[in-house]
Amino acid sequence: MVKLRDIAEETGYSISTVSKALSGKGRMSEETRNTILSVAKQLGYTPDFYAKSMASKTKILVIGLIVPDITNPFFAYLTRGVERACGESCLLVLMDSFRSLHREEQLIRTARFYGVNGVIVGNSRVNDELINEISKYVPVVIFDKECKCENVVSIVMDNYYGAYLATKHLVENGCKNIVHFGGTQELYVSIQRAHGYETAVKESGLESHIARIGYTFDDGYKAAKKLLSVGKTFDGAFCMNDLVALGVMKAIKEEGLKVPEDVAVVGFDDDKQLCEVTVPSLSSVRQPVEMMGETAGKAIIELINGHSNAKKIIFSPSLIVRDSSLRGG
Amino acid sequence: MVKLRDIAEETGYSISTVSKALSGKGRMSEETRNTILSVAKQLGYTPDFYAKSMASKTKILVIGLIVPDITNPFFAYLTRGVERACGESCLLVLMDSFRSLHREEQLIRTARFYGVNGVIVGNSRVNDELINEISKYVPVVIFDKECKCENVVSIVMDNYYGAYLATKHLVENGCKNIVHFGGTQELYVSIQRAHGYETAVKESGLESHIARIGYTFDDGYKAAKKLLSVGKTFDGAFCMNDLVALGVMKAIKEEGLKVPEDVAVVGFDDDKQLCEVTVPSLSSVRQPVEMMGETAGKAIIELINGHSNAKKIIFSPSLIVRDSSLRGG
DNA sequence: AGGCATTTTAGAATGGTTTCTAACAATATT
DNA sequence: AATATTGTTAGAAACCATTCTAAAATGCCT
Repeated sequence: MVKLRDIAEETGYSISTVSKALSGKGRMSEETRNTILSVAKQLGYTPDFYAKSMASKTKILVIGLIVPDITNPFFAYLTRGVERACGESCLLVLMDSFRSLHREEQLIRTARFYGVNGVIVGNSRVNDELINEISKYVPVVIFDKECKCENVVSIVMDNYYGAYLATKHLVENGCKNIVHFGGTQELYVSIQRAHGYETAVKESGLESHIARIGYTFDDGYKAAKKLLSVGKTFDGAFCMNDLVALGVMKAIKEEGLKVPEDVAVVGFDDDKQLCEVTVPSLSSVRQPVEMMGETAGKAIIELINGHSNAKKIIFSPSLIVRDSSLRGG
Repeated sequence: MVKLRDIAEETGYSISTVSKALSGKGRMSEETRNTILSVAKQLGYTPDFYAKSMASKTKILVIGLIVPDITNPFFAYLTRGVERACGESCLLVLMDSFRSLHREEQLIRTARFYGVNGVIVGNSRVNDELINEISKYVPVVIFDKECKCENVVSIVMDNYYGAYLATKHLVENGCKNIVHFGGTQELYVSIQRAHGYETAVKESGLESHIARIGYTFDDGYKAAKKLLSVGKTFDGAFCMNDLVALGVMKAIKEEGLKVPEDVAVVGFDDDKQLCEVTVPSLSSVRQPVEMMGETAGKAIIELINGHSNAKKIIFSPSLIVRDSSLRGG
């Protein structure tokens, strides 16, 4: 490994002069600088990152981002948002827990030993104590979870409002019998979305019908199939997420009904790849995921730099209307 | 920031003793160790990663992964594969170029200044000179591109074979008139796939018809629509990727034809989210993306450690048959 | 008690850079 | 010609942990 001293010996200048020539900070004769630069290039000098970080007061920020599954579009967009906030000024270390809670906890626990200056946790399953524990050492930004510790910023989405929006939209499009294909009750977001749905339905004088199912294409397909096979018809479906919605749509088509004419369908998450590509295209509630990621990035940088105040940042979703819920007239 | 000296002053022991107590390496009385450990905990000591890395000879490996767009499932799976290879032994720094060639070049150029020990480039657009240049300083693994430099490992997919497989499959399912909805000619993979298609078609005594379009849902939709509107019918479609295939399928349906009865369709990439969720589900050529990522990770680690021989690693695709290409009898 | 072996602790060098201060040389001012 | 001014370069301290070597302290033996 070529170091400053090697260049100093080769050129005959001192180490400090070489350092300044390469960093371009101090002033010196053009000749000296050019000599040093060319020798440095010739020798293939690469600065030692660790030595550099240690010597300079402004160490490069390293941000750890822990996600349960980078192949899930939600987390991919989140990551991209964080990347955007990082820009040139900090390094993003990605840690994927492969959906293993154990590995996730391990990552959180060990992140700080890897020189990470702050941690963004893109998931809400880890328990509060762990967050409490590590936030003593390293600032933390966490999603969809409220945390009262110092040094922790929560970023949450208003799931209640998103569900409310979607359901109201179905009502406005003439639906009288709206079913909510929802998630299991353990997950906080499921509860919130179901709650938003219920509020909207009751407000409109309609009856609420919640099918607690799950989060996959198959879950949606089977649940809708079951309902339709026992003659339980409906003319609107508000679904937990886009995959469930697509499953429901498949079942509807198989029963000879049409979307949106017979049943209007709305999903959640607005996975563009998915929503814009199906026939008919799928209406969905959009979370500003990338923006949330960017906000998380900015928040952690502020926390690290010691001047942050926000403890909780709430984002509002918006409804993206496509063909699956639009009936003319 | 609490450092070893603070603990040394607090306990009255020397810095070296404190260091050894915390690392658990040298031998010392239980009492001393316990005292030091408890004071360290009380003070909230966190070792300085940079100082640690510099002092100890075994610096932690840092691998840079440059992708053009993490929200693209291909790169998300690639990333996951690399993560898997990293395990506990190295840190993965993710760099997203946001599809900007300029930014990508910049990232490649500056990666080594961030203390990255090796770089994986998940994209083939950058020019050879740049790769050449940086491979002088840092080992490189690159995808879908052959590079003759020392210090560079290429990982390539046999696109020719994938296209051949898909086309043969269509022939076996009774297609007599197969169109290839392909990509532009600048991209190496497009050329390869078109080539594989042509070989299979000619081998089967059929005529070749290549539509050079692009890579999006819309591209596929418009191209198929155009063909069908001028009465150019076909009974098989091998598409550049899954999105194009879905666009083609939409056009076919709109013209009152059925998939797969009237036209059998095969895509490329096997984006599971997409393929399994459409009606009918889409047959597609699968690239072992995650495996390729894992291989890339292992290769870069070997390169960094100085014992690598492989210069080019070739992966074979496989065909995943679903409903869109299966006709009974 | 003196000498030896063994355990425990301290001191100093090391890693590669940055940055402050001081020294030096060259030019300009009086 | 002596001093002031400016521009260049060298030297040394600092960053913080590791690790090697040497010294001090302890215990044991004769």
